[in-house]
Amino acid sequence: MGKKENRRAEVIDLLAVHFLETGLGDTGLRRLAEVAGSSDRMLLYYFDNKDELVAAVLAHIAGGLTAALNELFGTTPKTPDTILKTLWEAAKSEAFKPHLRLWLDLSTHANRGDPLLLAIVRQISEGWIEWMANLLAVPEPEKKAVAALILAAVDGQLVLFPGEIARGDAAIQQLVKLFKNRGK
Amino acid sequence: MGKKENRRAEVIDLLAVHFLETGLGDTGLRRLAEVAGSSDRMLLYYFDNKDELVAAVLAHIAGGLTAALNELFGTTPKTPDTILKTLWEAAKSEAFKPHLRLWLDLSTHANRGDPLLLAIVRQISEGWIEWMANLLAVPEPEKKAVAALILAAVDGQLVLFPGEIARGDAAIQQLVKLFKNRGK
DNA sequence: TTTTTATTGTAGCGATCGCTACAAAGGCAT
DNA sequence: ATGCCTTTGTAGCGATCGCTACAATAAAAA
Repeated sequence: MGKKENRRAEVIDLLAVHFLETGLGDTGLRRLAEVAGSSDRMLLYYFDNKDELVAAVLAHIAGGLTAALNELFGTTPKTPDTILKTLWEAAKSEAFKPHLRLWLDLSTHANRGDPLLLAIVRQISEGWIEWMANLLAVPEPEKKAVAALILAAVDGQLVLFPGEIARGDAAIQQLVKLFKNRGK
Repeated sequence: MGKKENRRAEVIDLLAVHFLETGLGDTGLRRLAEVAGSSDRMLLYYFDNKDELVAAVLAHIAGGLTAALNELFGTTPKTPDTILKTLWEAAKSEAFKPHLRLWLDLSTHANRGDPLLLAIVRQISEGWIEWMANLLAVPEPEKKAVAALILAAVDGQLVLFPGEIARGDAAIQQLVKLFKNRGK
């Protein structure tokens, strides 16, 4: 009875690690089965098809990331420059870098038209903006715009400096300064 | 003699359009041959292998984009907020959107470890920063950092709002305001 | 025990991938 | 005409893709 569900959850855990390490490019069923210590046949027994498998693993990863970010940021409001600095340090850390890279993968596939990933990405994206907006100590009408700016600035470093995200330090530092000047 | 080279150039032109429209995901030799009005066999006659083909097409696209941007921006220095506004309008236009999307594709593959694309992307990226830095009317030591911030902010919108880049309007507007406050 | 149901292995389908072997066809100079 | 070099078509290799048919086993229910 429950055996199937248990194993399914284990598989999701193992594949989450693999997805974070290698992105969405290496997702052949036989390869994933190897990683999960299973067989392609069994993966299609636990999941209806490959799309459902991918969606489940991504949902699991997104959940973990949300939890980690909540722990990192707490719930008390913060100024844009401190939020940006904290987020940037996280983005450069070994713990979060894989998440960022995977996020870039997802967004790219979504931009290319994959309807499944498009829906997933939009939902996650909106969730992050909302979450950060609630954390920002700025006037209400600007909250979401500032949140989007911060997230985009960090994501953009990954696009601009692939494989060496730390090179974005100077750009982020500029934005921090701009935020500090902001109160006029 | 020259027949091979002529046809090769034609093929590059045709494939550039296709790459811009569909990204790097649809690059089967047989499919590309169809698009170019040729055959897979002939593509491998014009090019040594698929990698060389892709590199040639990408170089062609990059060249065209550089020319277009130079025409759009001219050579007289501009303030960060006007450059950002101009670049953002361009990014949203139908003419440039495909270039942005393709750029995201490239960067994603580079981040995933593809060594060929990593070299290409880093070179192009560095070129853009340099180009924009020379265009920016800001003190020398900050030029490259501001350039990287602007480029990253625009790229980031694509990551954050796949398929509906215009939703980044508010975030870009925030950055424009920050730039305007900048002189203190 | 029998009978059903849940779990897993083996084999393979049809499609696509980059690439190659082989040879036919065309233009060229001699 | 002959031979040569460039250009192109046909066919296919071996690998991988998502997925399925079929059957064997194990566990649970009767």
